[in-house]
Amino acid sequence: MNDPALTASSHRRIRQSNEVAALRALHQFGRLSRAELARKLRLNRSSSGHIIASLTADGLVREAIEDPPEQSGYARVGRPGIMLELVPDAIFFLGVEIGVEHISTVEIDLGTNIVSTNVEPFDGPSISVEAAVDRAVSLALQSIPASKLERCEGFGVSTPAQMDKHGLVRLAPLLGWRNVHLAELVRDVLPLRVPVLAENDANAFAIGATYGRSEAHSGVTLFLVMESGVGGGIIIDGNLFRGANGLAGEIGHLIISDAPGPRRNLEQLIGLETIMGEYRKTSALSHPSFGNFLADVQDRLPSAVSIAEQWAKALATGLVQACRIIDADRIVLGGSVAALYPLMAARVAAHIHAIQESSFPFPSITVNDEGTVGSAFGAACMLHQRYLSLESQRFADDTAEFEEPQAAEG
Amino acid sequence: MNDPALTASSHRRIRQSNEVAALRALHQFGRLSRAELARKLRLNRSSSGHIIASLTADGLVREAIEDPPEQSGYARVGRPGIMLELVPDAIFFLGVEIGVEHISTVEIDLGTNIVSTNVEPFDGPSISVEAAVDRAVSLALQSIPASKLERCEGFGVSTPAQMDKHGLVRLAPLLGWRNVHLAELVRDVLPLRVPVLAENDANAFAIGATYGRSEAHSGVTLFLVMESGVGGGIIIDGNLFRGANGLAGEIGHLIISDAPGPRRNLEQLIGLETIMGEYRKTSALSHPSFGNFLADVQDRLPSAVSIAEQWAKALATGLVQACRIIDADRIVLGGSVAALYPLMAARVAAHIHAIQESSFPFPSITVNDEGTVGSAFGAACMLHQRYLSLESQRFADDTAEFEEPQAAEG
DNA sequence: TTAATATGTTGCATAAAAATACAAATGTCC
DNA sequence: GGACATTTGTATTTTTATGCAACATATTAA
Repeated sequence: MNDPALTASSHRRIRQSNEVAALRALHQFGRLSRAELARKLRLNRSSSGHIIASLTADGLVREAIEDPPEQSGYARVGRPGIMLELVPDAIFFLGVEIGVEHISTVEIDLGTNIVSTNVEPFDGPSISVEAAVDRAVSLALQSIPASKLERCEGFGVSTPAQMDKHGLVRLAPLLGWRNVHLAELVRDVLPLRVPVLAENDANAFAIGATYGRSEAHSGVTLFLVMESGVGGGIIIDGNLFRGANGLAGEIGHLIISDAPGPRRNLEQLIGLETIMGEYRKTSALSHPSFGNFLADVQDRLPSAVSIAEQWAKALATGLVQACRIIDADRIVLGGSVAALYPLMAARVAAHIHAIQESSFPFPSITVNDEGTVGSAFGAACMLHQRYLSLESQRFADDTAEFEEPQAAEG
Repeated sequence: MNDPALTASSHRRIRQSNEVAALRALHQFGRLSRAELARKLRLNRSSSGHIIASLTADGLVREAIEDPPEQSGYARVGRPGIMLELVPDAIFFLGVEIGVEHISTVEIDLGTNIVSTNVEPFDGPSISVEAAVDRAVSLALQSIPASKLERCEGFGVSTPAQMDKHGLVRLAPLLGWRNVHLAELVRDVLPLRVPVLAENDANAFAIGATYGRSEAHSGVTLFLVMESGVGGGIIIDGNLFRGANGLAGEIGHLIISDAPGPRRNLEQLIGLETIMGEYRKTSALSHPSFGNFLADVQDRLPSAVSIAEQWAKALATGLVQACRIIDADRIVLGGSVAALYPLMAARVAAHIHAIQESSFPFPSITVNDEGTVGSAFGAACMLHQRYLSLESQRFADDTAEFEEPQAAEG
């Protein structure tokens, strides 16, 4: 309700904000001494010491035992600093992806390392929301011993749905859901009182692929997930840009009417289904796989190359259109179809140059080669990001429950 | 260089941040009492009093003399607060637009009221950058008495150019500029030491049209300027979203290839030149104006209506494409061609519904009816916005010049 | 061994907000 | 009209986090 940019900073908030800044710096840069931290945060060495003492007392930071033996050659004069690091297993976060054909879960630690993953086949459309949530939560918790559970600090859910920022699903056509409060359902089922966030799967994937990467920390990254469907997400200065309805970056629904015939959207031109549909018409195999298609493209089989060429042209058109609007720094391609890009990079570039005016800059394109748990990982990262912010549960005022009604009253 | 999100808050910074928050609240909500301000900023009444005392001493805030006599019926119990307001003429900001055919200048006060404007014909392409800057600066200063000059706190320039956030123009095809540091040139000519910002004209227009409007304070607004050319800008949560190269929102270069024939971009389909080119073919008048065209559309003259219908369809297509990517809350149309929209609103809506899937929400469309100085006004607003932020010159540390080398040293 | 340099820690000063208390100004209720 | 509740603004004290200065410590350079 209240504009966060307007809210003032009290004494407690200063310390909170500085603790958060310290945790973020340790996450982003790895090991730092107290003095290095003080310089990065532009505060006094002694203040840095106080903040570290407080974080150490909370068990989130420790002095690194393993002293890396003076790696590079040039020796620095003066007393060497004591390196500090996050305590990775101080706390952990869980992320689940409720997909159409599978449920994946990921556990990450305070260093955003993947601790464990689970994947289970699943028939989304035939199962109710409540049952899906049950399955997802129990799969995520199955390998966590009860004693560890209290160290969980957040639970994220990703799913192919259009939802608001509170986790209220407006519509999930692939799963047959409509107007269900997904985050609320998860909170009810979860035997923990931790923050729960829900996000669209492509958006979550985009967060996971960029989170903690210093190059994505500033600038605009457009992320594309190409599977049967084509989703997308936009990361601005390291934060997800959702748009008004969480649909920002949903580039799959761009209309590309270059080809003759009926109006088609980008998803229908570059999605896995279209490629495989075309490929099946020409392949000699009875049950050709996408791997077979890639091999044929690599072998320059004309029929496969022709399909790939169409794909490259449609992709180029879509990316140019998107960049005319958001002017991205970087484009990252993900999903299984992204494996086709390295084979066609030159053709995509040629089409881009043919389409757009030469005076316009164009971002670099890279391929994300994360495993199949990218979206669940991203959902977990969202809670890591929240923990390393002023909204962290660590700062939940114990008097907050009494203050809340006062605020409503005023 | 250093991530602002990582920098810590010292004592001076807290007070600065709270003063800024207070100024912004007074700008956004108008008159407030100390107690109301304390609630909005979530700080103690006494702290609010201290901050106001400090701002009053600086001459930026005063107690409102005119007590509006209990406007609405319901009387509130308790001692009434003393209303506070910004002192409008405490300081002022200047904005200039260097256009292709004219130069406009605007003076705004601390309340973002327009104090005065100047417009002068100008032949952009035939004049050098340096001469253009000279003309713009002297036009802006001509009506400011010397005694008032020291109260100027910022100077903004807008121009049809692709430029980075520091005001370095990469390319301005309409003016024939390339790789000139516009902001630097203005700083050199200006007989004042005030912050100078330069921005693309469409971006500046977008800021001016949304700045201070509470509805644009959160959410995503897509702004379109339709003149001979078609430019655009995107405002996210009240801040301009520039993209990687300041080209975000430049929707005029979207490719709309729905129509048969050569590939055309949106600018070529909905710009003033196209409309008038078509209209001249059918009009009985020897020198028809855009006003004649509007009148003919209103009178349902078939030839004019047909042109307008093509325009509506192209506009709808462009807006749908843009919203598939940025998922806007609001669309605002500006520029002289925007006057056509109210006559065609129903047709545009019909085309939008025909093009996009029904499950997608679509933002509201409104027309901006600011005068011709919108872009210069926006440029001035940029400096108002900067003044009401932590980058304000008010907080320029007098020791900063000595601290800077230390920072570089460390 | 001495000097130079950088780190971590300690005690004290300072700034700014919170908490508290109280006078002032208004409406309500009798 | 008067007692009372309610809200505002301000003066005083308390709390808290940072800045500053001093010092012991650990290392390299000479």
